[in-house]
Amino acid sequence: MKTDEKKNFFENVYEVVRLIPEGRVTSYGAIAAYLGAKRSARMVGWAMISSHAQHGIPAHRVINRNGLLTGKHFFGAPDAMQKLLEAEGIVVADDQVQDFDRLFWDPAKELL
DNA sequence: TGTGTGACGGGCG
DNA sequence: TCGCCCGCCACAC
Repeated sequence: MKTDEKKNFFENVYEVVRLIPEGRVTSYGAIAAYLGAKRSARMVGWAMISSHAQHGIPAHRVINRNGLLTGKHFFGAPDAMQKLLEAEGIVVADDQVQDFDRLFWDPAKELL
């Protein structure tokens, strides 16, 4: 990708998230693992917060490995994230993505 | 400069 | 099977 990928961990996260197909979702750990820092899944979530100000970053497609919309609160509205997902055909119930394993998009495999 | 926290994940009891 | 603890890195106080 970039020659300075190690220097910009967050920017790397943005790039991967940006590549997530519409109607698909992934987990923080999957992105972190793809970046070679599976232990630092938290940092991915942190990058998401920063990406909040960025446009073109479908942060709503990035959720935890439970398939739970843990960061919905950061979208301004409690149902904004869910609405965005439903708009892409993703079924969400009780802040939880249905068929998460089926909609799961692994960058390490799909983006390989 | 040091301590604590955080949109997580995996391991252990 | 459920619950608790540790790790990892960046940022705020």
